[in-house]
Formats: sequence, structure tokens, C-alpha cells
Amino acid sequence: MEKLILIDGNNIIYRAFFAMPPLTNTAGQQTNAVYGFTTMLLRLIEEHKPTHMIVAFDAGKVTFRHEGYQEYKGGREKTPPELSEQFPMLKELLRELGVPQFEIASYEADDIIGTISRQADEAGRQVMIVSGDKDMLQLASEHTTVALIRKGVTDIELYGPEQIREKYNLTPLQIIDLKGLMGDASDNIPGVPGVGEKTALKLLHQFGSVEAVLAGTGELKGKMKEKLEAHADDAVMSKKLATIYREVPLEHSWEDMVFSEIKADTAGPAFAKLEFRSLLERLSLSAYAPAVAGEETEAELEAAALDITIVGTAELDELIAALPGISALHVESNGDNPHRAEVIGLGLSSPERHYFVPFALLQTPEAAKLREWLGDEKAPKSGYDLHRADLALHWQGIAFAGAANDVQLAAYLLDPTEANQNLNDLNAKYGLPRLSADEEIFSKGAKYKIPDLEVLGNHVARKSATVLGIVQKQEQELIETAMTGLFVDLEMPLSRILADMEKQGIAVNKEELKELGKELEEQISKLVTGIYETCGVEFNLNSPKQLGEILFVKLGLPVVKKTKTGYSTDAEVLEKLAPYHDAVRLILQYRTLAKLQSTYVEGLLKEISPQTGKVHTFYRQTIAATGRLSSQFPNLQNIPIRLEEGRKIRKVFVPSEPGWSILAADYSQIELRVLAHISDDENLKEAFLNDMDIHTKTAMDVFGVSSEQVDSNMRRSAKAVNFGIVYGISDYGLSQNLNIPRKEAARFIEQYFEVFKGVRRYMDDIVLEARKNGYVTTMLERRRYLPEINAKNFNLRSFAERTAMNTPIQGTAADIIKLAMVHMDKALFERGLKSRMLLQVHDELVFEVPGDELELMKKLLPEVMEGALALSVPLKAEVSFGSNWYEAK
DNA sequence: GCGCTCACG
DNA sequence: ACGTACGTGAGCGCT
Repeated sequence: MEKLILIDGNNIIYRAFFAMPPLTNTAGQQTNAVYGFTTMLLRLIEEHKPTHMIVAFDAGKVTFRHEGYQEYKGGREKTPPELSEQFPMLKELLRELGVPQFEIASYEADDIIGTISRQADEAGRQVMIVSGDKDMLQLASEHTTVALIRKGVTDIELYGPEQIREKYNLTPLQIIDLKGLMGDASDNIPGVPGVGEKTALKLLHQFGSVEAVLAGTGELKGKMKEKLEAHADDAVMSKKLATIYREVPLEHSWEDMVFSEIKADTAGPAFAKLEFRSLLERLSLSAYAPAVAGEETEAELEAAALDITIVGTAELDELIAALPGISALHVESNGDNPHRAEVIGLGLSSPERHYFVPFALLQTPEAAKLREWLGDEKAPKSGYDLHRADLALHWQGIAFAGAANDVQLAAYLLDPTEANQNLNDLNAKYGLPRLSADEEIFSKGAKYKIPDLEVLGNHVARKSATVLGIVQKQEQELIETAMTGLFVDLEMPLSRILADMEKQGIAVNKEELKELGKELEEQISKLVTGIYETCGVEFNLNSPKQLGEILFVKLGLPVVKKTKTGYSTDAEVLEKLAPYHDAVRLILQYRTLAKLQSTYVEGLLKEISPQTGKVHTFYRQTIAATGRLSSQFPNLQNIPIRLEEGRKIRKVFVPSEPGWSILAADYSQIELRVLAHISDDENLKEAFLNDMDIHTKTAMDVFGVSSEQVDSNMRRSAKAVNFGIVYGISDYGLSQNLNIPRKEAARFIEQYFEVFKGVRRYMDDIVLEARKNGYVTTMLERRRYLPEINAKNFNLRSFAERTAMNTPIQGTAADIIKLAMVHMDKALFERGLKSRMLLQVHDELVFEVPGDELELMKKLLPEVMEGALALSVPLKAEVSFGSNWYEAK
């Protein structure tokens, strides 16, 4: 008798991870989830003797993240790396055991299982589905049993249609109706608020289905009736969501699912490598057991076998001769700020040979050919964080060019939310041999110490060596995710442009900045004296704890808001307290000025390079999950502008050559224009096609008045609504921002969606898309995974939904300005212009331009920016210039 | 190293 | 019923 077992791979590995105690092999890899999964698998095989078996996985590398959070420590957001590392291990092991596994792009495991079980059902075959997910019950039938895993991985309950009837008095298909009514937080199905399992069962026993319940609300009364009527759409949508898709285009045949027995010849070594000794025994494979405990793992042996040369003067010629075959390098440097980094040495790799060059050697006359190769843009190089390498080498007088393939940047595109993945994270992800951690080799922070040449050389050369393997894997993955173009034509070229901008830096008038500091100092000391007098006590004004003590205990002011650790004293709170005590207004002023002094005057002064008299920021291209850049050392993307006192800081940013000007251009309403395009909302598009003031237009539509009737308050509200729309609106958020009751905020939003119907459709669709795919994309196919779109926790899920709405908008705007930067760089080069791009501030580009190029640049810059990407509405860039950044407004 | 506060888009 | 606007970095106090 043929029997097929279908296993929900993602669900089970997650359960196993949380159910099993941590278990680590001697290589330091955690293996508990693989172990737990395997024991369950072996038990299923022994007890049920399947002739066919499939383990189904969610396609897309991170969609598994949304499972099972509730079992993990509260509030933890990311899949622990200890688990994600075990996915490739499990998949490899399944291959070695001879267990077929399926994953199909953009379908989840339950869809695959649903489809196969339907086909098997139709053919009258015996099927058992193994999962921890109750939703699977809908698949139960005459031939199909659902094995629900309860606590741990060994406690299994079997459900056929009869058992479901006993437990719920429902048919399997009615499980979908049940979910439709009661919802299921873990699958992000809203259901009808106020309807739980009990009520839902009662309704279904009475009516039979969601549709019948909704048609029959006339027979109900009271709150229940109201709720059902109000949330009829939710119920219908929830039912749809709860329905497992059973029409996945599967190319696999019944023969592809055949499982005969565990393949001993490959399973033995596999268990040995994982150090699953008990499983070796269980399968009588002890012959494969490692002879000595603590023996080196295969990965380590493989790594040890690398052909590494530590280059001294004697080996230099050999290295130089090998350069044409070398495609990967690693520049080892020390320090967070690449402009001040110490360069330690170079790892260089061809597929066959690996070299380490100490930095001292690189600087010698004998190494001229090597330096030439480093600066040769026709010698393509792969590496990890080549942007940083370029800067570090630059300040040591060594030119770098030819960055072709940055694995850090590619890893960012493949998953921009995964915090800067280091080389070892990437090795783990791709199943490549592990490197020693940098902390083991160099020690952390202040204890940083360069080890012996031998240790250092081996470590660094292995870094360049591993880049080669990573590049191969990523190439494929970029193709699969349709991001090759984004990587090759946008991000890689941009990284060189950013490095140029950073090396160039922007000049700062140090004397003027110091002068500004003196003025601030005077005002601050007056304020401090005044505050101490008014409060009748001296304390540390910079300590929120002490300030809270004074305001709320000593002066007895009302507590408006609390933080985790005590009283909140932020500006919003202080504004509310201002009428109660004279000191509060002074404290607010103190905060403003103290911020300017410490962050912008003192902070900026510290960042002025003694060599160039400029500040050289470092743009990070792999931080922001939306695709934006970020800026560090110093951050030049948050220089004050909103308040006049702060805005004056911008006066100290000046051209670096006499007779030059600062020229700036910013996109006008780029995010709302992007929204108009993506949502295809007729009204919003109309507004931009007519170049209307978008906030006034929104006010007209939301309040139903003519443009003359829009007062400043209405426009302010409309502006807040527009912001909210871009951020993924909630009535609560808007009410906070506008300081109005939530109901009123909800009315605004409702009004907005009445007039901008296309926007509402976009917001609904993008959330559904995120649920279906597990990710959202920008216009240039930049991707962001949203595993929490299915979280059980309301907060996590709502956050993911807002992110789904915001990321395509913010991310497309980021795509556009990045395109503009690449186009602008090219335009400057082709025309032989001397003007230099200096800064990017999300929707603004800042240049310094010679007097004789000013007129040309005033035309060229907005033209290029507006033409960066064609949308269904025009892009608009507004240009301005002056003798410093303040004047360019 | 983390929480709070505040600067920007 | 749940309780938040989206994306960042820096300085400071405190543990």
C-alpha cells in the first residue's frame, strides 16, 4: 500500500528549535533544530513506513521567520542566527538521507502541501500531513490524515474528518469558515473582532458557513449582529486568507516523491559530521562515528587545506605574476571610521592560490606593480566592503579602482534588514567553511592587537578566499530575486561615487563655527543660571533622571508620560508643562541650544580633518532597510534646518575654492509623487500633473472646500494626513501627531480614502502582497522581507503592515535619487565639468561649483534629477545656490 | 551597552 | 482587546 507523508519543513524546524535544548557540535555550530527535526523524521519513518515523502519549505530564504515567534522570548524580532544557520544544514542532511524536498518560488510550504494532497486525494492515495499548524486541518479527507504536532516534536495528534467532527462538530472545510470568523493572529487573519472560538462555533453550527452567517444576520440581534455586519468584509477576506492554495504549478511527479529508505552511505558521514552519535547508533551506522572526540571537522580540514602564501619581498614577484588570475581581495583595516582607519594588510585570492601582503610591504617601491593593479579599474575585484577599502587605502596614498562585486552590498540587497552580515555570517548562510571570528584574532575594542604574521596572514587570506565562494552563490540569488540590474547598474556604480564624494569632503569654516560656539555658550550659561534660580536647586540638566526628579517630585508638576525607567521629560511633555512653571520654557530653550552646541558645534569641530580642513562623512550603503543611505562620522544628513537658530549651522559649510558656490537641489514631494505613480490614483496624479500644492489640494478634498477656503490649520492637518499616508497610516498615530481625538483622526483618514480611492486600494493590495510573498519591492525591484506580516503579536504585525505600505514609497524615492546620482556623475564626467557632488540628504543633492559653471549646473542638475526615472506624474527638483549651504535655500 | 532625547528626510 | 506613526545617527547619563 502506497503512503505519502508531507512535512511542513519550516514549521517543524522552528518547533524543533524552540523545543530542543541548545546542542552544539565541536565546530561551534548549533544543531538542535536539525537534531529535533531528524528524530521526528526517523520516528515517522519507523512508525508509518511511507513509500513516498516530501519535506516542503517556504521559498525565499527568510519566509520561515514568521513562524513560531510566540514560543520565543517575548519581543525578540529576528530569527536567531542560531536557527537560520540550521536551514542549510537541514536541507543538506535531507539530501544525504534521500528525503525529497520541494520549494517553489513565492509559494509557502502549506500551499505546496495543499496542492500535493489534493492531487493525491484525487488519485485516492493515502496521505499524512505533518505540521504544527491547525490550518492544515482543512486538508483532512477520507484519504488524508493531519498529524498535528503539539508541544515539542514527539507529541502528535492525528486528525481525520471524524476526529475534527468529534472535536469541533465541523467538516474539514468548515475549519476555513471557523478561521474566517474567529481569525487567527498567528496567520494574521483578522476575523470578526469580538468573535472567538466559542461564538464562531455556535454561529457555524447554526448557519454552516461564513457566507450563510452574513446572509442570516437578520436572525441575530444586539452587539453580535452589529459586529458581524460591520465586519462582513473582514470575515470574507479572512476566510479567503485562511484558505490554503491548492493549485500551485507543480512540475514534480509522483516518482519524484519516492522514498525507499535512509541512504546509509551518505547518511552515515552526514550524521558523523553533525556529531549525532545517538542517531548513528539508532541506525546502526556507528562505523561512521568519528574516532576521536574533538577531531577537526570537515569544514576546518577543508579550510586548513588552502594554499596560502604570506608574501615577503622574496615572494612579491610570484604574486605580481599571479595578479591577472586574482579576482578577490580583502583589505584588513582597523577602526570604524574608514577615513582614519589603519590598514593592516591585504588578502588576495585566485581560485587556486591565496596571498597575504602586510601593509608595510605594499608601501615599498618593490610593490609598485601591485599598487598599480589595485588602482587599475580594468582589473575587476570582488571583496567585502570595497567602499571602506577604497577610503582606507586612499588616505594611505594608495588608489583603488575596479570594484566589480561587493559581497557586503549584494548581501544587503538580498536582505536589507539583516544587520550588516559579516563574512562569517555569509559563510554560514551559504554553507562555506567557517572563518575564525575577528574578535578571536584581534580581540575587541580597546584590546585590539595585531597577531603574529602567520595567524594574521592566514586569517586575512581566508577572507579573500571565501569571497570567491560567496560571489558565486550570490550571483545566482540575485538573478532569482531579479536584483542583478539593481546591483550591477546602480549600487555598485554608486558605491564608487560615494567614495569620491567622501574623499572630496565639504569645507567647514572653523573660525565661524567656533564663534557660533561662543555665542551659544553665553546663551546657555545664562539659561542654566536662570533655571537653577527658578528651580531653587542646582542639578545636572543633561540628566533626564535628575530633571524628572526636580520637575515631578520637587516642583510637583503633573506627570504626563512615563518611560520604562521613569518620568518622560521630552519636548512634547515639556510643552504641556510650560504653563505650570517658568523653568520649563527655559529648559526647552536649554535643550535646543545644548543640542546645537554638543552635537553640531563641538561634534563637527572634532570631525574637521587637520589635513584638508573639511569634514569627510562616510555614507553607509548597507544600513537602511528601505534602500536609503545613512551618514556617519559626522552625520551630514541631519544638520539643523527647521529652526532658525539651528539653521545657522549651515553657514559654516562653504565651497572649498574661492569663487565657487554651493549649489543644492531637492526633490519636491518625491514620496507623494511616487505614491501617485504606484497607486495609480487618478486624483493624486491629477494634482501633480497640474503641479498643485499637494497639502492644500488634500485639504480641499478632505474638508470638501474650495482652495480659498483652506485655512492654515486645515492645510496643517492635511499635511499630517499626507505624512501619515506615506508612513502607513493609523488613526492613533495621526491623532498623536495632530493632538486630536482618535475618532476625529479616523474620520480624516476615512475622508481621505473616499477621495483618494486608488491610494486605499494600494494600501490594501500591498499588505496582501506582503502576506502572499513575504516581501515587498520598490520600482527598481529592491526587496524587503516582512516576516512579521504574519506575527501573532498585534504590534509586530501592525508594524509590518505599515512597513509594507511605506517601504515601496520610501524605497522607490531612494532608488530615484540614487539613479540621479549615477546619471549626474556621468554627466559631469562626459562634459568635463569641475563641479563636484558633495552631499546627499535623501531628497537633496549638494554640489560645489565654479563660478563659470553655475549657470549650466542650475539647469543641468534639476534636469537630471527630474529625468532620473519616468513616472506617470512629473518629478520636480528645485534648485538654489549661495556662498554657503545656508544661503542655498 | 542601553535608554532617552533630539537632529534630519 | 491589543497600542504606533516611516527611515536614520549622535551625545549624554547611567549601570
